[in-house]
Parts: sequence; C-alpha cells; structure tokens
Amino acid sequence: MSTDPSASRRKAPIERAAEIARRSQEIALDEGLSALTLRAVASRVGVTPALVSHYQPSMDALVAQTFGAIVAAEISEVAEELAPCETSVAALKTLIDSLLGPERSAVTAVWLDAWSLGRRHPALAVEVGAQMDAWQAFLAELLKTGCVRGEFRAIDPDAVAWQLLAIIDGLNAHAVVRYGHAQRLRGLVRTVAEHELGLPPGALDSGDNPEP
Amino acid sequence: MSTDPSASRRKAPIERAAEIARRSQEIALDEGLSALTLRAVASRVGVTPALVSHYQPSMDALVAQTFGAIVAAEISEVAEELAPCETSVAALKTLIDSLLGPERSAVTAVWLDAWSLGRRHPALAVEVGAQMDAWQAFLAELLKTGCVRGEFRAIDPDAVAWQLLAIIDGLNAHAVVRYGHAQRLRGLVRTVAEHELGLPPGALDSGDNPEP
DNA sequence: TCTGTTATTGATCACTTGATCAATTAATTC
DNA sequence: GAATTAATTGATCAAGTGATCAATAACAGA
Repeated sequence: MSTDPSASRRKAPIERAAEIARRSQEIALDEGLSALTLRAVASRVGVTPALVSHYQPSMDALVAQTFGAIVAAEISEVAEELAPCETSVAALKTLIDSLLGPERSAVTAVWLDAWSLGRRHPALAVEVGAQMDAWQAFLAELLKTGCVRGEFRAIDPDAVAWQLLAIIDGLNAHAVVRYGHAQRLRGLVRTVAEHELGLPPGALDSGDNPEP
Repeated sequence: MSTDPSASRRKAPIERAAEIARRSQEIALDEGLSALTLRAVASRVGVTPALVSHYQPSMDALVAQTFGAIVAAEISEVAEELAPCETSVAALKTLIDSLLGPERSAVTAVWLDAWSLGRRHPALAVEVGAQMDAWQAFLAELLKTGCVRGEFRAIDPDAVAWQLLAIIDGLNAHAVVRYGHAQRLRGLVRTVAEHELGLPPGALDSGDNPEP
C-alpha cells in the first residue's frame, strides 16, 4: 500500500504546466474567460494558487495563452473534419455547417469574452488578433484552392474570407446571446458564399445536390 | 459671494438620479461596461459611493439600465437620421451607412461587453435581449413599410431584419477588435440587403443612383 | 425661527482578485 | 545514505469590489 504511484507525488514541470493549461481551457469553456482566476485554476488542478503563479508569469498571460489554445484547437478540429472532403465546395459546406453548429456555442462564448476583455488586456488583444488572422488565413487558403481548381470564382479571396468570418461571427454571437435564431439564419452564410464565389444557388445546401 | 447657487447645494432626487444615469453612460462609452463601478460613477458625479448606492438598488441594475439607455439612445439617433428620408430605399441606405460608420465604435464596444457580461448577470441579459428585440423591431418596421410601398420584396421581413443585424454586428465586432477591415467590408451588407429584398444591384450604393 | 424630512457623508465590513516569499518536502544525484 | 535541487505549500499582502449604517447637514414647510 506504500507504492501508490498516483498518491501525492509531485509532477514534472512539463506535466504540471500541461495540466494547468488543460484545466484552464476547461474552465474557460465551462464558465467563460473571466472565470479563469488564479484560485479557480488552482482549485481545479488540485494545488495551491501559489503553484499556478509559479508556473505562470501572470494571469493575463495565462488568459491569453488559454484563449489561443482553445481557438487553435478549434481550427485543428475543423481542419480534420475538412480533410476527407474531395472538393472545395464540399469542404466549404462542411466548414459552414461545423462553424454554425450548436456544439460550438462554448467556443463562441469564449470569443465574445475575448473581444470584450481584449480591450483592457493588451496580451489578450494580441492573441485575439493573431487567432483572427489564423482563421482568415485558413479559410482564405480553402477559397484559393477552390479558385485554382475552378470550383470558385473570386477576385479577392482574402476579402471574401473576412466577409464570411464576420457573418459567421455575427450569427454565432446572436445565437449564443439569444437562442432560437440560429436555425433560421443558417442559410444566410450559404447564400452569401454562393454569391461571392460565383456558385449556382443551392450549391452549398446541406443535402447532396452539387449541381444538376 | 454667499449666494452662489451652484456651490455645494444638494440636488433634488430626480436631478441626481438623472445625473448618475448620464455620467454612467459616459463611463460606459469611454471605458466600457466593466469600468462602471460604484466608485467610478461616484467619482465622476463628484459624490460618495454611498450616494450612488442610495439611488441604485445594486450595481447590476445600474449596469443593465445604463446599457439599455445607451442602446435606446442609439436607436433614437438613427431614427432621427432616417426621418427625412422619403423612400424606404433611402432610409435603409442611411441606416446601413450610419450603423457601419466609425463613430459607432464606442457603442459597438458596449455591445460586446454586454454580450460577454450578460452571461453572468441576469439583469443585463434581460436588457440585452430586450434591446436586440427593439433593434429588430425597428428595422423590420422599416422593411415592412418598404414592402407595402412596393420598394422591397421580402417574404419574411422579420427574418431579413435579424439577418442584416447579425451581419452588421459581426462586421462591427471585427472593426472594433481589428481596425482596417471596416471600409473594405462595408459593401457586404448592401449586397446582402439587395439580394434579400429584391433590389437591383447597386440600389443601396452610397452615391445617388437609385435605378436607371 | 424652529422643526422635520432626507439628501449626503464618513467609516467600515465582507469578499475577491493577483501576487510574493520563506519554509517545507519530495525527488534526483553523488 | 547523504546532499542538492526545486516543486509545492501556507501565510500573507495590497488593491479593488459592492454594500451597509449611523451621523450629519441642507433644505422645506410650519
């Protein structure tokens, strides 16, 4: 009974740091970025607030890092979903469905917190800017590939990417704040995307009807 | 020199309450909703924190009330701008220009704060919902009038109003967080509006070119 | 001029936040 | 097994938050 390897053993710095990062993301997704306090993290990890301070230079840094990690994970998840898609149209369709799905409300709430908190926390503001750029780059890449393949026609794919992201953010914000409108508004993004990318109407509909 | 009417005279409750409300709106627009603290309000009004508490049941209530007042003023301002417009097309054009103008960034920042804070403050959440409904009702009214006049063609003006507001909110959020994209993206709302309302392309452009 | 009402104050409480530091103790190394 | 390193703790600080309450003082009406 004396060789229990999990009982009150101190962890290697890398493990502990990873644990703190993981738990921080949990808290942010569960209760919002502003619930990410020194004591909340310490409590969930099961250690003392002083230890969290020991691993993190400041809470501002931890909040920024946590936000960045959550969004980076979001992008990775979507990228995985898009991998099996053979056409750019299918990929865009999947991306829109995924980003507007109800299971993303937690991440959207984190985005709202970040936009608000970022105005007072420079480190977070920098991270917000970086992650918005990352999302735009990811979507623009998709659009450009579609243009090369001849599936899309867009003069300025970068601008279209920003437009689509802005619409998606607006719709998601509304959906998070006031439920009930998400379903109804989902078609809007497809309509805009079709218009901006020279696609025939209905090309991005949910069913499998690419074009007649 | 003894009859200075403005020196250290206590004010009537109605005046004082109005003063607190006005100063609170200033703070919220200047530094954000989260800067609206008991002491910040007291300091700007020039009184003791206890007096603010005396006039307000709780800070949550004051924050919610201040947000509501700011948005109500926003709607009133836009409504005034729209009054001289003779056609619904002109009114919609003016509304879009006004809502996407750079001078609204302070109000947009307040919206972002409210969306974020509203998740933890029920009273604010209620006010956010009410003001979103108010904006939607205002815009839907405009669209319905346009339909009656034969200027617009929309099956569901209420849904279109929600769509346009979502896009505007998304664009404004991006513009507040990251400057530089506002100008480029402004045309998007017009394109969507024209598409959804059966207008000819260019009908909502800035210049005076209704239709040939 | 006196009296009653109440706007206003000063002091203070309870709570939460981020942060620091000496002391401790587990793990590693020799 | 002893010595060294450092992960971890407990205690504590200063700052900021909302809120309360007795005491004060300005005003209104008699």
